[in-house]
Order: sequence, then structure tokens, then C-alpha cells
Amino acid sequence: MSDPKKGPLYITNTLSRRKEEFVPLRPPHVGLYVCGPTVYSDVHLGNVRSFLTFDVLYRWLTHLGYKVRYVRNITDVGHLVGDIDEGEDKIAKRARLEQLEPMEIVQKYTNGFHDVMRLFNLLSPSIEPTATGHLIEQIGMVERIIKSGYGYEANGSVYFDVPKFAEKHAYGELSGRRIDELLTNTRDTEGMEEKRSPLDFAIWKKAEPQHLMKWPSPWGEGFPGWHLECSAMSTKYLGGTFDIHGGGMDLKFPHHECEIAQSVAADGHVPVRYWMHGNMLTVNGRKMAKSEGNGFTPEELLSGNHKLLEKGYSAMTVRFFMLQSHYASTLDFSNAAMQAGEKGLERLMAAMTVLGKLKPGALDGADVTALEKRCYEAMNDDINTPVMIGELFEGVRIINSVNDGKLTLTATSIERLSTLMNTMVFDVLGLKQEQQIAGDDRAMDGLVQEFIRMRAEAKARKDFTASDAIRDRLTALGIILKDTKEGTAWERA
RNA sequence: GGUCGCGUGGCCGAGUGGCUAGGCACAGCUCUGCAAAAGCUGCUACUGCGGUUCGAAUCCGCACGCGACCUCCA
Repeated sequence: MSDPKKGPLYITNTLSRRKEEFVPLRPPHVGLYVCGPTVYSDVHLGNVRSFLTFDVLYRWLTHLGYKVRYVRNITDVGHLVGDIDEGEDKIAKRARLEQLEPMEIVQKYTNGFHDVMRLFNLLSPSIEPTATGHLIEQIGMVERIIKSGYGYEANGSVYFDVPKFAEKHAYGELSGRRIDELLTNTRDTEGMEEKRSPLDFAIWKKAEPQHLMKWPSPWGEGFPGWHLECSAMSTKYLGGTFDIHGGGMDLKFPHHECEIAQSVAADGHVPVRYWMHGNMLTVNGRKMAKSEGNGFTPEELLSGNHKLLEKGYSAMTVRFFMLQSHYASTLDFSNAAMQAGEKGLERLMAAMTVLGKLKPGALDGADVTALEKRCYEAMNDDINTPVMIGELFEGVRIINSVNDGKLTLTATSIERLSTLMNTMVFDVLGLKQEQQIAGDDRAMDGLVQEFIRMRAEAKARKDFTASDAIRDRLTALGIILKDTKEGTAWERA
């Protein structure tokens, strides 16, 4: 980018397992694809972490001046439940249980997903394509794979021939798997006689009679394989090869590995230049997952009404808590850590309010330029939000010191600090003020100011019994008074 | 069983060869009528055992502990 303080950006590419300088294919444009949710149940906090990781990446790329096309899909063709059922579509299964149309389920949980994204202040993607809306593209891709010789039909289903593909192309590169090891580790394939190899995966699946979501195809009634939608839709909206593909660590294999194979087989080139994977949110050291039953919904989180929660936490507390660890590290959820995050966020946000009221001085007692530089370096070093937040607390210290008259900053530096803090806290980290601050509600503020005046009068005549009574009663109502040199401020608890 | 990764102070969590991360908690101090808020100060760790190096939390090996994916499967 033209502004030297802003670049270059380094990100960890799963393909090389190293930090690489990010150079877009067609600057200033950047194509970003992120695997979205499967809309057959509520998203839980672990899912949110993954989407949050790429939300911040999207925000940062945008801040750096890139024109980002951010595509995040909705998987509304069912996946298998896996170890529970016998090949029944997840969405169809849910539908029968709840006596709903499949698309009703899809709509319900898509709406819920959007609500959660809004709650945690995640930006909307540029395009949010659905799998059901792209059947033609997916069928086209299956045809191209068959044509290239890497797909074969068996009994109405079409499978991807992994061993044949691996003869001429890399398979397992992304996830560090070797085809011979995969074969060695695979058990008997009984019941899967349609497949030529246990490593083969379906790219089109024949629909059983009871299956509700199905479409006509050259191979009969069926539905697309679950790796296919991302390949078809990313190709459609971002091109045959695009810049960044993100997703949770658990999608590396087989999902993303299969995506690569499909694109190479269908179109002859690798689809993605930089693969990025976010790590898992854990609870007591275990991955938060639907199958573990250790997830909670946003409602439970906010209310604290869940056995894992000692109390409720605000969405921004959660967002801040998550950003205090690096996206590539596992993060363990605990009440103690949440409460620490809650306190830290309060201090940060309080400073943001103070920031707007700073009075300039003649000299600079702090180096804002250096602070700014460190913030950019942290973000450019693989989106290191925890380090960046550490720097922001240096900013908090400066702000409060200036406010206390213990440090001075020139008007220019205050302006610069203000821009930096506001940009990083609100635009990049995507935090927002949740607490009602004084002044938001004029009637309320007027009332409280009246009490503050009464208390000041009591204090002036040394009637501390009366002044403390006023303060204590306001505290009991959730109004906290803070005495400063300029007078008394208030905030809600 | 295979592959990959992790193990940091009271808690959370950065850090990849020498330089105090940061947050929370705790203690003391300043300010204050008291409190709160804020600032300052203190608490200085890196699973164990070997090795490389002038020097290792950071590199290598082994051990122990933990996790993710795969091992059933679209």
C-alpha cells in the first residue's frame, strides 16, 4: 500500500505453515472466501470465534485500503449427522422431527445466524450465497470433474477418484496427509462398495426416496456433495484462483483438501493462494462443539442461564475476550477469563469516552507516533490482535494520565491519538460502546446532575452524611459517581 | 494407531536465541473528607531431563501431560 506505515501484511498460510507476505493477485482487489454455517441448528460460541477471526481480517484488509470482496456462504443443503444416523440428510432429519419444511428450517436458522452476527457486531459479507441457490454451478462442476477423468458415477451417485487424482496432483498438501498413510489407516470399506477407494468422496449423492431436499441431475435425483458448494461458489464469485480462503481448523481435512482437489480436477488450477485457519474455542480444554453438548446460545450467554456460566456476559465482552488471544491459538473459555475481559473492556471503553475531552498542552509527554507504529506492526504480523490490544492499553494509560494532568500532549498528538484509538477500537476490532453513557439520555442526565449538585452542596457544608447518602442511593440504583478534578462524572454500573 | 499442534507468573494470554508484552487479581503509595475512578510501584514465569550456543521460554532430542483432525462417514 502507498502508506508506508500500513504495510506489508504477513499472514500464516496453512499451505506453507509459515508467515508469508500477503500480495493480492489483482491489487487493490482482494478475494476472501470463508466457509459459512450449516443452518440446521443454532450457532454456538465456537462458531462465532471462527467468523470473528475473519471479520477482523476483513476489517483490517479494508482498513489497509484493499477493495475486498468477502464471500461467506450459507450451507443449506444438509450434511450428514455422521455417527448418529444412517446417511440421512441433517436438514431433512431435523425437518421431520419438527414437522417443518426443510426450507423453513433453513430460514429459521439463517435468521438466527444473522441475529448472532449482528449481536457480536460482525460485518455482513459482500456476497452470502446459498448452496441451494447454486445447483446449476455445482452440477456443472461435477460434469467438469467427470470430463477430466477424476469423477465416476456409481448407482446414481458421483464420486471423486482420490487415488487417481493423487497420481498426478498433490493431495493432502494442505493438511499434511499422505495418500499411502491415509490408505493404511482406513479400515474395511464394507457397505461402501460403490466407491472405488475408501478415500473417494461424493461430489453428487443419489437421494433416497425419503430424502426431502433433492434436485434433478444428469445422474438422477440427488443432491450435491458437501465439499462441492464452496468450490462452485468461490469459483463463481471470486474466480478460478483467488486470494484468501478461511475457515475453522476442523475444516482443513477433509473439507478444504477436497476443495483443492475438486478445483484442480475441474478447472486445472489451484483455487486458493493463502489458506487461513482459525483455532478452536475450548471449554475445560475440549473443543466446543454441537456433538460435545458444551456450547451455549447467545441468549444463554447474555442471561448467564447455563450451567457453564456463572453470570451473563455482554456480546462485546465476549468479542473482546476472544480478540485477546491470537486466532491461531486455542482459546479456553472460563468465567474467570471472561470477568477479566469484562473489566479490561470497561477500562478501555471508559478511556475512549475520556479521550474526547482531553485538553491540549504545550509539550508532548508521550510518543503517539511510536504507539501508532506498534499497533500497525502488530496487526500486520498475522493479525496479532492480543499484541495490538496490549498497545491500546498503553494508549489508555496515556489518555488517563493526560486527563489527570500528569502528562501533556499537543493538540496535534491528541488528534492523532484519537484517530488511532477510534480506528483500532471501533473500526478494526469492531468493538462498540454498550453501556449507556452519560448524556445519551438527556432527561436521565439532567436528573443525575441534579443529585450531583445536591451532593456537592452537602459536601461544601461538610455534611458528609448527607453527601454519602446521596451517593449510596444512586449506587443502589446502578448510578456510579466518579469525582474528578473537573467535577463529578457518572456512569451506569 | 496415524498426522499435526500445544504445555508461560494466582488466572487469562502474547512472545521464536540476549532487551519489563498486556489484561485481570493481589499488596503498597499518590490523589480524595471517605469511597470509586485514575496514576505510580511491587509480585518477573516459561512441564521435566539431556543437548547445541558466550547466551534458550525461544533451536534439537527424549519423557510426561493435553488437544485437534483422521481411524465409522458425504
